[in-house]
Amino acid sequence: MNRAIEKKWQEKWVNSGLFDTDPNSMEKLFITVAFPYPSGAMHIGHGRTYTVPDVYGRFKRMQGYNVLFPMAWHVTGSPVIGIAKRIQERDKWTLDLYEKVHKVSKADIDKLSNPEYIVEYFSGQYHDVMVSMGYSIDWRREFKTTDETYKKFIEWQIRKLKSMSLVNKGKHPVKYCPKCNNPVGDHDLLDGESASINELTLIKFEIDGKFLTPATFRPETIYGVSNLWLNPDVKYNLVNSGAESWIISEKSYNNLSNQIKDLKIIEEVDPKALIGKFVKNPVTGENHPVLPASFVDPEFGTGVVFSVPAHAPADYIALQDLKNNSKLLNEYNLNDLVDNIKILNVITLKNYGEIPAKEIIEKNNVKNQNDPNLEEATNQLYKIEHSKGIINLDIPVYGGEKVAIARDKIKLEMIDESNAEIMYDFSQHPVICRCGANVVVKIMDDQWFLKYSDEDWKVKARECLADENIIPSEVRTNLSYYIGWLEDWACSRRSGLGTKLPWDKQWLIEPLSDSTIYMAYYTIVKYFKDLNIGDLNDEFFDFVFLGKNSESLDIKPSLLSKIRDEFNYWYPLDWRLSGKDLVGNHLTFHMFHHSAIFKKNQWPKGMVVFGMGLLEGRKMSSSKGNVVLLSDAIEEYGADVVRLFLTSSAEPWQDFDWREKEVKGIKRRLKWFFEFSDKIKNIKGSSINLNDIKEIKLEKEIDHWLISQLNLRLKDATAALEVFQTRKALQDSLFLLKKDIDHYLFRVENREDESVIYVLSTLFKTWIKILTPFAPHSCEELWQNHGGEGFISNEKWPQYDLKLIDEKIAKSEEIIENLIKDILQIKKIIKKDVNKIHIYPSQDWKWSVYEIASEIAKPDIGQIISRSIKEDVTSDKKELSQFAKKIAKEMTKTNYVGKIDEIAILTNEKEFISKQINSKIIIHENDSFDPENKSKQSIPYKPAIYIE
RNA sequence: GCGGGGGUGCCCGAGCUGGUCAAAGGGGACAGGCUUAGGACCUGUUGACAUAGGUCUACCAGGGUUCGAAUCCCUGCUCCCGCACCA
Repeated sequence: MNRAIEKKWQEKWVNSGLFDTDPNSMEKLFITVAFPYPSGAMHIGHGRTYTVPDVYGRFKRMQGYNVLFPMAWHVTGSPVIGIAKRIQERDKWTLDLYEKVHKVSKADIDKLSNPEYIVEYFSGQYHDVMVSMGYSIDWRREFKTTDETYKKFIEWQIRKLKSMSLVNKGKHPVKYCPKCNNPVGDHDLLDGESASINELTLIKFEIDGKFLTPATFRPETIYGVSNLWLNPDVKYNLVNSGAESWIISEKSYNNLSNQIKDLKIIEEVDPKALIGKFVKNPVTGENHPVLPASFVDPEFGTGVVFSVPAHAPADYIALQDLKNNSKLLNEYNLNDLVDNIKILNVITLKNYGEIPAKEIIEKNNVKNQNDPNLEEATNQLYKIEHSKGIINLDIPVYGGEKVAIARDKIKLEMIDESNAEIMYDFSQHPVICRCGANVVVKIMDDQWFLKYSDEDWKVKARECLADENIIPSEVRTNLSYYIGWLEDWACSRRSGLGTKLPWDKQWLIEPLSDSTIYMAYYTIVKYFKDLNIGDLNDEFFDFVFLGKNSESLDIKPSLLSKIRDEFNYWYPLDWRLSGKDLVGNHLTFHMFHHSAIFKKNQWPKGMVVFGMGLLEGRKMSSSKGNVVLLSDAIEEYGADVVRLFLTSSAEPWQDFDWREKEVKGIKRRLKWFFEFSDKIKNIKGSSINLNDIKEIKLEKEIDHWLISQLNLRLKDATAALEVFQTRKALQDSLFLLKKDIDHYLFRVENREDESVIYVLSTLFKTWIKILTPFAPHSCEELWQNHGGEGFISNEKWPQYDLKLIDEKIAKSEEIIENLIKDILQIKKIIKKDVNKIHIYPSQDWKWSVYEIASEIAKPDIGQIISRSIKEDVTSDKKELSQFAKKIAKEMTKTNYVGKIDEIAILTNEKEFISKQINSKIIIHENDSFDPENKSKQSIPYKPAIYIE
């Protein structure tokens, strides 16, 4: 097989429009794969994703389905904007990546500074590579998500959802880069990728008409406050929030000002001047002193902390540190204040006393407030108090309640009375944008959201999931989890490529939100070239997809109904294939949107989720340069080899590992298959013609055996393919079947009779059809070279014949193989000269006992003996009992398929056996010659052996 | 933390609705055949022991259920993946 032959067939397929699919009277099958975002070259990891549906589609086409397999390009979004910018800035790393990994020519690389060109360039390349992989795609339906017609479709979708109140304006905290002026995702970060956004309660403690505003995870501890902490070594500012004045750290302003409207800096405040003064607790009304502590982080929260020494290890130890620091105490004149501090218990915890913080500090051996163990101690206590703690009975109103419940109530009460506000901060610092700036938490308040939090919508999405086939099945739990977990999803963006929000044009529709129901668009896109863009209004889509009124549409009614009929023909989508990284978003959104927009009978019917690709055992990654481009792989090995490797080395949902040695193994295997017909030719003396196979009545067991194996392999492969088990299908139909053929050829060596030719030709004719979905180019070529008419891609998938799958024949073959093995083994052990070998097949009565044993189906020796006696299988009871013991053990190791005429098969294969063991053999029908009394040892399927 | 999935022979991996499992298949290694040689191809070996087809030890560790466990149950250890405004 060479590339020229593959190209020849690819051209023939395209020119004949073989895979262009329109509605017809056959049963339809509609499969899609997540369309690619073409921001780089296609590598073998991508290759697997598209090869699996192609194999499945080709298989189903051969089974007589009308299969639609379309492809499009998801080009909306922002990554290419960043890439283009970096190219423009001549960023060395990016240029290298695109020249060396994505192999963009020097001539083209500069043009990549235009984001539109990037997607244009790579989608063109994707298209070409997909063609050269031989994918059976209906290219008439190819589109980009920036096409004007697609935008019309997206506008319709988003308006539809808005009309159902599933799109709302809302508030949401996001990671935000003030320098880029944009929300940022984790992949946009240089540092702090794993930081999450946490909610804090900012509580106002009055001081001289102003407020100190510590922020806390644990608002319930407001009842246990002993003092406030300020860090005397950091800068603080007085800021105005509405009518109030707050004192917060200078560094926290950056974050907080993105959350609280019109937060204005008034002046700097000296923390040292506040130390020793008193603040008023807004809930208890008590006064607490302000004290100095070095552990207070100016970047976290507001840079102000309230101290709950009973429950916060840091507070407790800071208090101890202060007590031991006479210099500090004297500097601020705090001796009396500190002596008067009372430690108050708020939370009761089983197995802990009044001051759990103290206990946990001792347990973790924390020495001072700068000890690294402090964090661990804090985490331990926070967790246990949240899950197991009860509010102290002395606390008014909330006493006796669980902490987890009281916390929210106390927070809400304080907010209600304007004593507190919500703020957000990261779980860790720093969080740094790719541009180098510090990222903050910003509350976006003019954002548009898809209301995935809506309970009714979740119910529908779950219903959609319940009716779907999910492969592999464990993903169902995942999907269900995500449906529950999804909150409102911000569906508008400031930058990137995409469709504008029709009612608020300053926003673009977020690129995951525009790729949820696009499968519907495939079904009708080919008509758009005949329509005006103005025709594609909401009424048009309402009619085509939902069957609503079409009176005012200015489109020929016959065309209009043809479009609607086509949609109705293809929908619902039968299978959606996608990488497992998309489970939590694309695939879940897909169910949400379908269930909201379409009628129930048009909801998707199945999903297949893929694993990832490894390269020589390491994770594949373009950015790390650890990839093999699909185009290079095709050049080096040929498309069929690549297809076979990608589908045979792992099941679709497992990770596959591209190992060059193993790819070469596949190449050898394909070559063997491709040259198989030459072997037949050599035996026959002339080429096979598939239309002219001379049928022969088979007489030899081994001929039946191969036909039986063929049918068995075909049966197993067909069943496997039905559920996307490409690996198992190939294991059966390529690897194991090849082994069967090897074995057969070995057994029939030197036989050149017509049965061999018939058996091999019949097998060949079926075999090339089974492998057509996997290696279509090779199979087309073989088909054509051996008299096949038209495309083999159009041939019917072969039918297996259950009657030809014969367990007894398989068993007979096994008997012969095992006998040879056993004799060789014995010869090896006894190490003496061998004259003749005597073989004693099992006596009839032993078969009867085995039959009885297999009916009992348990190694129950007593029962086997008693039933054998009852049925009078033999008169020699002593031998019977010995044999029963043996058979009881043996039967757990073999599969009983019924009585086999061992004498006949051994006699037939006498010559072969004799040749294999290199000794003369004698088959005895009785024990008239049995000097060592070996014949007693025979067991059904295991004749006795005596070596002379 | 929450959710999901794993740990099998030199390596990758199948098996895991309990007995046909010393455990498929591939890769690697070794031996033999073929070949001018190499490659390719074919056959065999690749846990240990064994002068009769056997025995022992094995599927992360420990315990249990069973006539019987890689497969079922419990406990522990350990590895991988996802957790959002991003394709």
